Amino acid sequence: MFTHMAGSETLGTKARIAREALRLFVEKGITETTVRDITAAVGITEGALYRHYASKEALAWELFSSNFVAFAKRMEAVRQQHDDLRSRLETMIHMFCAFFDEDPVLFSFLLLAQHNEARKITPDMPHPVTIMRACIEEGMQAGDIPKADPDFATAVVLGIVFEVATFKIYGRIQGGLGDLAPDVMRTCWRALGA
Amino acid sequence: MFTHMAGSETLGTKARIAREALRLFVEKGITETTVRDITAAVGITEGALYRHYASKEALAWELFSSNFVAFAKRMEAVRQQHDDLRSRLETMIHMFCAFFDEDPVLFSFLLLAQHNEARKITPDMPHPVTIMRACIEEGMQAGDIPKADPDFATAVVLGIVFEVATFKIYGRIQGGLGDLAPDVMRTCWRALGA
Amino acid sequence: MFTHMAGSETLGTKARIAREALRLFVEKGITETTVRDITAAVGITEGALYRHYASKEALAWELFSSNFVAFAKRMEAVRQQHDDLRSRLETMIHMFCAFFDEDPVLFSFLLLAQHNEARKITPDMPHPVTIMRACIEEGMQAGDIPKADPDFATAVVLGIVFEVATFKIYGRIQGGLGDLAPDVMRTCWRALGA
Amino acid sequence: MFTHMAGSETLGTKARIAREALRLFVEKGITETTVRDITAAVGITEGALYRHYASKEALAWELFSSNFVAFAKRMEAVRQQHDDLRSRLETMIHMFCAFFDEDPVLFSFLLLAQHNEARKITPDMPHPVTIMRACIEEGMQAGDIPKADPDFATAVVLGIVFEVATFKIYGRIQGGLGDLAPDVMRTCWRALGA
DNA sequence: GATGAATGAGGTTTCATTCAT
DNA sequence: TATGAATGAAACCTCATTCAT
Repeated sequence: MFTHMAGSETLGTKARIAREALRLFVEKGITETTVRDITAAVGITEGALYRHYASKEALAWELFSSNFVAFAKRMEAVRQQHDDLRSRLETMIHMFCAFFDEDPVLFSFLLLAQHNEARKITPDMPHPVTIMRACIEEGMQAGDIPKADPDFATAVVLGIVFEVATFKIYGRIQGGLGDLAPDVMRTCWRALGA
Repeated sequence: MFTHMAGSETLGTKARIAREALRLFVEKGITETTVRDITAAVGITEGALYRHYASKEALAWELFSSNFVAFAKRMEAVRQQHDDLRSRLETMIHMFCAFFDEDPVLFSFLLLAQHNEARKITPDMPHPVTIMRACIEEGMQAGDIPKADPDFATAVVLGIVFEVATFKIYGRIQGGLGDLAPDVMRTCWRALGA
Repeated sequence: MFTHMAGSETLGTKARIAREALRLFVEKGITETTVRDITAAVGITEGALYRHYASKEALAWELFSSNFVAFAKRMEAVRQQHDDLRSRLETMIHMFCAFFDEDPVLFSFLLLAQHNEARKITPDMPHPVTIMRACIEEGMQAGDIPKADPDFATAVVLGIVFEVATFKIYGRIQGGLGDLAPDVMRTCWRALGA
Repeated sequence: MFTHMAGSETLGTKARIAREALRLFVEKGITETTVRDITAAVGITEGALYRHYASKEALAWELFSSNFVAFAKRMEAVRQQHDDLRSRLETMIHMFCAFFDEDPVLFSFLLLAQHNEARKITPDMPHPVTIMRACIEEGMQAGDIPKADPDFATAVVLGIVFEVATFKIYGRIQGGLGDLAPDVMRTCWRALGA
């Protein structure tokens, strides 16, 4: 079988649930979003959701974890493809910004949901914090930046990136984040004392 | 800071509700915390809470807004007492860190609740972001730091501070934040390009 | 007994539904067994069940009534073929025990479902209790056993048989029921005061 | 505080829930009885039930287990107070019959619910079957009745008693069970071969 | 101020059943 | 015959809130 259409109009029900749930979770929060909210937005009955997701919680977790892991994997791929901290950081930051511009709803969801879902994250899952920390520690070892507490430095870099994104979400910063990527990179680099 | 009460034994019921609610809101989230959770922790019945707060929502908002405003006012006081960005920033960062060390639960609550309660904040309420932005803009005007987008710079400074606090909350950073205040300041200063 | 099918491999879908439903009804109870449980066990989808049975209720009733009636008819046949209570009872008890050993799941189902399905049984359906009662009453008339309340005596005989089967189901009695048939008969006969 | 009234009109809410639930469980079965059925019968809202019982399942289990254990304890008390099987059995059978006549709904519930709730019974709970079996085994040892398989004999005695009760429930036997107690005893005693 | 029972709205979830393919 | 997605009713349960005592 093949579907006759290719456009975004014809996403499968599961994908439409995912898209609307993501949007509503960001708008109202996970707990404040009801199953009825989601299914009404999709245009199905409440029961239909359960053919695709075992529960609302499972839906939120699948949405979070799959994208969270995918995000971490893209970071890890960058780490594999580059040797020095500067090019790693530069590529990652551009990636963050491009990701945000491409799918701001998804980025916001990951940013906001991380605290709710944090305790469900298992140590075997690739984690952006761990990957960034590894890059920074290796950068310190290699002399790319001055030696310091790698955890502190990781917080600094991620704090800059995430808060800029947050400001963008709240409309305090205009324009695409992609345009700001060089500024973010420069700022991080300075903050790291290089 | 000081309270009017001498020992924790003599906190009034209202204060005990506030303290337990704060703790539970941080641990589980506001929506996930039930009135029963709170009153059980305090050791009273559910109905008794309504002698002191009009609703759960009112409780959360009172907890958030009063502390949020107090926090902003302390920032504003620092701004009044100092003329240049460097000393303003240094004092504020030390204040943040001391505040965190003094009452990590309250600090965490403000950090996490800001997104939930954000849309209830009215423009006439003093706001940390606004105050920090004013300091930075004035610092740029005065030549304390290079001219740049003040919103971006505000995001950078707050991002560094908040993410370091977040790392501390998650146990990724050890020790008191007070000890890190000079590092945070130095990092922010470098990030601002001064 | 014989079925028209050769091996269990070649059971039709309807028969496979019946078999799995029977097993699940005994394991979990009728209400607690879902259509999905049954169809998953058979390896078909939920909709497919409705090609063979009008509803879950109809399935349970068909399973119960057909076997219940068949069981009663076999009892009635025994009654026709024998004249005195002793040989009637002896044959019936052996039949019960053989039936249990042959298909314990079906026997259990009839035992357990009798209470649920009881109110659907119409007076025109042959009923084990009625048949046993007739045998006993005739036995009393004929002087095979002392005269007494035939309903009471029927309860006694059936109680002995059914509870021994129940003990077997719960694993309190080991071995095949067939081996116990003479004991059951002897006990019933004594209980009837003969 | 004390209540002003003593009659059955003024049972507490929890007791009224228990009474109506018991009745409905017997009439319709546990699964078929809804929380709404119960609370409507009591005259409260559905939510109110949950102040008294954690769940419908917990209600059914509390109803079953407490009465089941109480019943077993009364049997055990009889065993303690009598030495020989005949007087033990006689007293127990009278107790069963009196219990039935006093509270037929409760007796029926225990009889019917035993299969549903069976798997929740833990080995440390006193159990009528175990107690009866002990009496019978001791009676065999003491020579009160001929030696035989004690499990089989237990099934026989309990089968007679329970099926007579079942016949009474279904209206196949008229009058009070108390009047039948001597008949039941005589029949059991004969069945045991004494 | 506090209690404890109750409400009532609304939430999540289940499940027998239907139907276009 | 079978599938698989969907429906829709109804189930269980939660919880902020109220109120007589």
